[in-house]
Amino acid sequence: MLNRSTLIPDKKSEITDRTVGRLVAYRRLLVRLQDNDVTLVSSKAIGDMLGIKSSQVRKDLSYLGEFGKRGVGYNVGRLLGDLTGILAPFNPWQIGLVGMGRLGEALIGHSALWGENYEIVCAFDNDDAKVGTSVFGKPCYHVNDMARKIEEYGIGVLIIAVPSKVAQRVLDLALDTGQIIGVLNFSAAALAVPPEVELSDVDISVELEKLLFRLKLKEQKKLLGLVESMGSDDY
Amino acid sequence: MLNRSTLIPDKKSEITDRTVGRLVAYRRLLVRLQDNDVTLVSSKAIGDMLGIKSSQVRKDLSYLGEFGKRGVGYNVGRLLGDLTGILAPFNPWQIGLVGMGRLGEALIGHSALWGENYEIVCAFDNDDAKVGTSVFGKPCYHVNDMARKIEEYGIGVLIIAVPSKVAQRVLDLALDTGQIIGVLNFSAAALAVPPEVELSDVDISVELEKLLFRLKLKEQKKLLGLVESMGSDDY
DNA sequence: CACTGTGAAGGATTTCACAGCG
DNA sequence: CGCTGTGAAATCCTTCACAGTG
Repeated sequence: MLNRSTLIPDKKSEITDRTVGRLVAYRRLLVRLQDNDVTLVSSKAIGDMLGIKSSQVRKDLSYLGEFGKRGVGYNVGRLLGDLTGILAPFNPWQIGLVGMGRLGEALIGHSALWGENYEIVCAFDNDDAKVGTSVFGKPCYHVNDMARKIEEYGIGVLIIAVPSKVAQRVLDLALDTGQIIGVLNFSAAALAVPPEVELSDVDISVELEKLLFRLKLKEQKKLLGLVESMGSDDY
Repeated sequence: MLNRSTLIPDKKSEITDRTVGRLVAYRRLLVRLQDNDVTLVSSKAIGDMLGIKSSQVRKDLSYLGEFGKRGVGYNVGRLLGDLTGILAPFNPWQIGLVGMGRLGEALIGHSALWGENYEIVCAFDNDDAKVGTSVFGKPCYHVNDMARKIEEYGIGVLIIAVPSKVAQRVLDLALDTGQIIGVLNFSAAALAVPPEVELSDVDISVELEKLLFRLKLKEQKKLLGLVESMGSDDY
C-alpha cells in the first residue's frame, strides 16, 4: 500500500496548495514535451511556457528533492516520472458525482477527469428521467440511494454539481456515511463540512465577476487618468 | 456613462482579486438574507456563514467605505446596494462563448452567468452540426465568422471552452480584432495574450488534483504518525 | 559556463488587538 | 456595551541574488 515511489518527501509540510497547482501544470507540460521528443528542459523554459518566473519553478521543484543538473536543466522523462509519483495517490480514488444536470454531464465527460489515479464511478440525481440511465458508461442512481452506493463503490470523494439551494441537504446525506473525506463543490453554496473533510470550491460565476471587476478597475483608471490629464487645476 | 453610484472608491487600488472574490460572495449572501427579511447583520455573522474570519470581512468592506454602524452591524439593504453598485460595470459586458461542447453548453445554461450586468450573447464552434443552431436562445456561429461577429455584437470578453490543443489558435483569431479585453479560460492550455488583455484561468482538473493531493498528504501524515506512535525508539 | 538549489529579501494577505463610536 | 474600522503584527508567497556544481 505504501510504496516508496509515491511517498511525498519530508519537506512535504512546505508544499502548499498553490505549489501543488503548479506541479500539476508542470506535469501536464512535461507530458507534452515528452510527446514531442524533448528530453531536456530548463526552469526558464518551463516558466516561459506557463507564464511563471523561473525562480518559482525551481522553488516549487526544490520542495520535492533535487531533480535538476546544474548547468544543464531537468531531464524531462525523469522529472515527469518523479512528479507523477508524487502526485499519484496511494490508492486510486473512487469519486461520486452529485447532480447530472448540464454541468454534471460536462464534468463526467471531461476527459481530464478520467485518470488512472481517480475515476468518477457513478452519478446521483433526483430526476427520475435520469435515474437508471448511464452517461459515458457511468450509471446514475437516485439521490436517495446515495449512502448505500457510496458504501458499495467505496466512494471517498464527491463532486457537487447541484443547484446551490439543495447542495447542503444533499451533501449531508452523503456525509452521514462517514466515508466521505473530500468534496469538490461547483455550486455557489458555502457548504459546511466537518473539520476532517477537505472542501474545495470552484465558483464559476465568481471567477467571471472577478475578471469583469478587474476590467472595470482598468476602465476607471483610464477614465480618471483622462480627467487628470485634462488638468482640473488649470481650469 | 460614468455614474456616481458605480464608481469604485479611491482606496480602490487596495482592492485585490481575492477581496473581490469575497465581495461577490458577500453580495450573494446579502441577497439571500434580504429574501429572508433579515435587515441587520454583523461581520461575525457574515464570516460564520461563509467560513471566513470576521476581521477579514471588515477589512474587505473597509476598502469600499464605511458601511456599518459601530455597536450594531451592517444594514443588509444598504450594504447590498453599495456592493451591487461597486461590482456593477459601467456598461453591461457582451460576452462570447467559444466552444459549444458539453462544457460550453453547461456554461451557457448556467443561471449564474445570466446577469443584468453581463450576458453571453452568442457562441462559436467549428462543428457544422452546431453552427446555425441556438442554445438557450443564443445563436451559434462558425469559428471562422468570429472576428466579424465580435465586431457586430460588440463583444469584449470571451469564455474559452474548447479543447486545449486548439485554444490558442482559436483565441488568436479573436484577438486579431483588437476588441477583446478579457478572457476567461476553462481549457487546460496556458494561453498567451497581449499584456493589455486580462486573462483568468479556471482549471477544473487542477482543482480536483489539488484536493486529491491534500487528501494524500493527510493520509501519509496519518500513516507516518501511526509508525511513530508504534515508537521505534521503544522497541 | 549555464544552470540549479536556496537562504534572505521583499510583497502580499490575513489576523490581531484595540481605539472609537452609536 | 457591542461591534465597526484600522494600524500593526504575523503569516504566507514570490522574487532576488548568488553560491555551488556538473
